[in-house]
Amino acid sequence: MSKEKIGITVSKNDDFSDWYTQVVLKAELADYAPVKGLIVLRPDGYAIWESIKKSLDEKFAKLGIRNGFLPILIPESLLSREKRHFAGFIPQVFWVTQSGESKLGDRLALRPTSETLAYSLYSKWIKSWRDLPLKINFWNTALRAEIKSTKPFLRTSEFLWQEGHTVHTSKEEAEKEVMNILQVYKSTIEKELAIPVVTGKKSEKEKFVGAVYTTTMESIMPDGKALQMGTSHFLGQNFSKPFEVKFADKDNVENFAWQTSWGVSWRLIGAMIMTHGDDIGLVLPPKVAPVQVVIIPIYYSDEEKQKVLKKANEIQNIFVKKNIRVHVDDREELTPGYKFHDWELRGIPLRVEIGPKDIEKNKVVLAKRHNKEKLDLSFDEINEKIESILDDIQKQMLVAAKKILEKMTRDVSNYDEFKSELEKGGFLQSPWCGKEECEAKIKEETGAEIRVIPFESENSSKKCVYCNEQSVSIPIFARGY
RNA sequence: GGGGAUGUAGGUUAGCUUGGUAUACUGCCAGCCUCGGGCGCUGGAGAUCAUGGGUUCAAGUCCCAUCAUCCCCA
Repeated sequence: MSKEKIGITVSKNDDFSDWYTQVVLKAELADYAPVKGLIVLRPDGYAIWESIKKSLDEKFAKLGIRNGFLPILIPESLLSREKRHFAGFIPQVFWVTQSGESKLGDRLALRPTSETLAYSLYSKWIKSWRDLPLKINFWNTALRAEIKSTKPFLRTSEFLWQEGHTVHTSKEEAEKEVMNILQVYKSTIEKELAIPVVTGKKSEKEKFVGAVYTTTMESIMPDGKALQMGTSHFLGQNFSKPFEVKFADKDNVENFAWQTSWGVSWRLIGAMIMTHGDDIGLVLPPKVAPVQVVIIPIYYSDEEKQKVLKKANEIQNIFVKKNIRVHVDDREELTPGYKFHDWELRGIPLRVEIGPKDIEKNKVVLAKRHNKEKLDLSFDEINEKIESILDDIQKQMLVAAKKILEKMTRDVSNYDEFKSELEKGGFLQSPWCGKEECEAKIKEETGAEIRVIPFESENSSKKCVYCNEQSVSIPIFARGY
């Protein structure tokens, strides 16, 4: 009866924020925890995270990076050793001040990030140039107080991420590592999550506190707001000096090492939901979908049930052999129609329907989630084509997202135009003189910040959109998450 | 930091003005049903009415405080 009440009740275009929350909750990716600011990952959400993790781990391994694990508590004395870094994080740090009934002497921070902890250890482990490069990645969570308004995956006080920390003998080698990692991220985000990104540098104002410079990947969400997808920092010797990360080189001269750090978080899941989802619910790219193909058997009599289930299992087995993640939905208590809606809400890329009529004709019905296409395929065809169909969906989703990114990116060189264009959302490519003053004024007056200075945009010879002086680059300005 | 609003079953909610022991839908459980786009029918379980205090013979309802959540403004 009340069909409208089940599923997502608002349109993505009408109320993006409510739409997003409903998709996260109703597709059962996550739920709110009892403490404000925290969320719980449910199995489908965690499975997506595991896909991202697997993809990155494979690529990290090729770069000679290994995984480790760090504890969650950091003494204040350590956290405060690099002053700018500490000052940058202090408003968001959670502190542990007590153990049981007794007060602690030195209060302990719940890690907002692990640079200080990692490097205090690195200084013990590194003695000679033979110990370098040292490349360790940590899969863990970070805690930063974020309680004004919780948005699952985007604004939470604790988030899942990985943080990599590498140490090198030379500046050049460290800078190369920064770029290598950025490429790894770009590849995983575009090929697995089907989200296009713009790579470049952060401005001085927006860079990671304590870094020499920060490279970043930015994407634009359908509501016109920018989202940072990951960062890779060149730390120079800013941390190696206070933390005494030193090595003896080949001439037995003691040097401070050159360092990098980099990370992506479960924000990527949020980006994926926003980029691909529609009014029906979640739409998952095949590569990260916990279930890639769901088979819905349709039957009336017991006799039909047996025939249909047998065929469904046959198809399932063939798919399993092809390493396709497949599920047969044989729940008795639900009608096929209900199941269609249910799996669409969850964003499963492909649905195979098999009923008595199909078996008679030696075929199945195949429905694609991302473009709602429905077609008949013979048993032979589906066995042959299933993998290429999944591949095509993956590619089509990236192409569609790229089109949106292009459409939402505009060149603007006049400040009045800048202000009016900004109201429509999206990326604004505007020349900038390089002065922090102009950047700050723009943010103050419009709310837009420099999201990324694309690598290819440096050496611009235009006029700054704000002060009209000679520009040095054409950054991408936007309002962001 | 300032202002406003709201807390009743897992979810959405009626009841509050005018006090008398709680209403529906959905979901859940059991059974039936020719289940191909949220089908229908029968029965059942499920509520410290946010928390604490006060007024009253009697409080979901009136009063006070606290907590939580949401929205708006700086």
